[in-house]
This record gives sequence, structure tokens and C-alpha cells, in this order.
Amino acid sequence: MIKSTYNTLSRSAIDGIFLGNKDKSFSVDQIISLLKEMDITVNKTTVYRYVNTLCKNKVIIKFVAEKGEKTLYKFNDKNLGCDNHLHLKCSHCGKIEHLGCNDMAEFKDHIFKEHGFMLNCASSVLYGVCKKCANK
Amino acid sequence: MIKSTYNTLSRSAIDGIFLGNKDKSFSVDQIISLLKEMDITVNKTTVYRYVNTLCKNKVIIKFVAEKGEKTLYKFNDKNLGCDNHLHLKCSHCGKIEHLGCNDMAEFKDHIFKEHGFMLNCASSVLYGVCKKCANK
DNA sequence: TTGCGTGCAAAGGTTTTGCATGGCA
DNA sequence: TGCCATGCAAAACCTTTGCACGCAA
Repeated sequence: MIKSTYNTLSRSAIDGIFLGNKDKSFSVDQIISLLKEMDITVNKTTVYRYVNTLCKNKVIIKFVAEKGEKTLYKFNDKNLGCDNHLHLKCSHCGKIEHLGCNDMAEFKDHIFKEHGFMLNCASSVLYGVCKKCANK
Repeated sequence: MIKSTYNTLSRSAIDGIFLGNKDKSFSVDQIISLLKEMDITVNKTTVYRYVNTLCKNKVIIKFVAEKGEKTLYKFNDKNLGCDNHLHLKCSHCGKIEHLGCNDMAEFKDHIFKEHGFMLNCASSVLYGVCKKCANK
């Protein structure tokens, strides 16, 4: 999924996991388990290194689910439109800011897991005061 | 801040930090630094134990800020009403759920720190489909 | 005096780093 | 061949636990 590097079985397989489950998130241990099911054994260090590389390249996103939980990694789907990010509307100047999906992933996930509420981002608007107006 | 326990200098000082900065959040290391500025030296273990006790008593709330960041602790202000939590409205049945401030702290904090946007929770409603309606 | 609070050391768990080897291009 | 990818071991880091001692009530 990233350019100017070598292709290896491990990396292709990890790519496959993220590409084949664009809406799911995985911990490093889960990735290793999934690889094992495909009879591919990969060292934990290798997985950590690769997911970090993918994060730096913005191919996947990294987030912490809860308290002491393990770090999760998820495909960063850039093709999704306004139904996948929230909108912040300034009550003062009326400007609307789009809250990118990187910021949303954890929050939406939490609302769904903990409250069983499937958020419809396209319809939801958060109101407040933006930085510029706050400084006036 | 909690009953049926002994009062000690360390605990009073930690109480003071949270009570005096109700809207701010601190890591264990930050707490130790602040105590040091008051010439109070407290062992890290002690701080961990006390903040965990305070969490169990719902006096403060615990949350993870970002990625691999340290766990943060913040005063749990119960005097705040609907202007401190978000509302989830089901587009199907119309029911409104209140998203408690424990769930909100991190999200609101993030929006403010990263986007400079001061969220007005009272005016903001998130739309989606609740658990009951989703199961129909 | 009783039992909670504390500090120290050690352990636990996740993630990172160093180094030598292996494998892609 | 050159350089990146990998595995192993060890380290780094945050947090928790065990144990003995100290101190509040």
C-alpha cells in the first residue's frame, strides 16, 4: 500500500486485512492472529513497525479505544464524504468546520459500542464558538 | 474529597489540584510536578493509587487523550447540567439520550485543543438510530 | 491499638530499539 | 550488490502489586 519499499508476504497480508475490512479496527495481536489463520507467522515487532509506517503514510489511522486498552489501527478511507465526519458550526460567524474522520473514529465507535447508537454524521451539527470569534 | 478515609497532606494537596482546576486535566507526572512546586514530595505509586480511588468514587474522571499519550485525570463536575453533555436523538423514534459528561470530557477537550472550537453542548444534537430501532 | 496510607522494589503489559541476518530489487 | 525488512533479545515506558513500615483516628 505504500510506495518505494519492498514487497513482502507479511506486508501484503497486513495490507489485505486493512483493505478487506475498511470499517473495522484491529490491535497488533489481532493482526497476528488473523495472519496465523492464513498460516503466516509474523513477529510482533514487525507488525508494530509496519503499522507505524502505515500510520506515518496516513494509510491507516491509530487510536486508543478506552482506558488501558490496546492501541487499534484502522484503514483510513479517504473516499468517504460528509456522512463520515461531524460538522462544527460557529454560532457567531456561521462558518462550518468539518471534523475529519481521524478525529471521529474513536468517538463514533465509542457511541456505538457503549450506547448502541449508530451516529448519522451527515445530519449532525455541533454548535459552539470558533477560535476567531472567541478571540474577538 | 472522599469519606471514611484518613486525611493526609498528600491527599489534601492532590484534592486541591483537582478542585482548583476543575476544567483542566492532569497526568500523574504533572500532579507530581505540581506537588513538588509546593515542596510536597509524593511517590508515584501513591498518586496512582489515590487517583484510582478518586475515580472509583466518581470524584474525578479518567481518560486517554490521544494515541500513546498518558492517562489524564480531571475533576468530575456534577453541578453542570445539560450544557455539559451532548444529546443523541433517534431519527426513528425521536427519543433523546443524554451522553454523560464522562463520555464527553475527552471529546470536548479534543475539539477545543485541536480545533480551537468551544463546544456548546446544550445546543448540539447528534442524530442517528438508537439500539431499539436498529433491532427492528 | 487498629487499619489505612505510604514508599520502595519488583512485576506486568504494551510498545520501541539495537543488532545481526535474511531477502527483495 | 545495496538496502530494506525481519526476528530476537533487550530496553523503555506506564501502571499495578507485594510487603513492611509509618501514621491518622
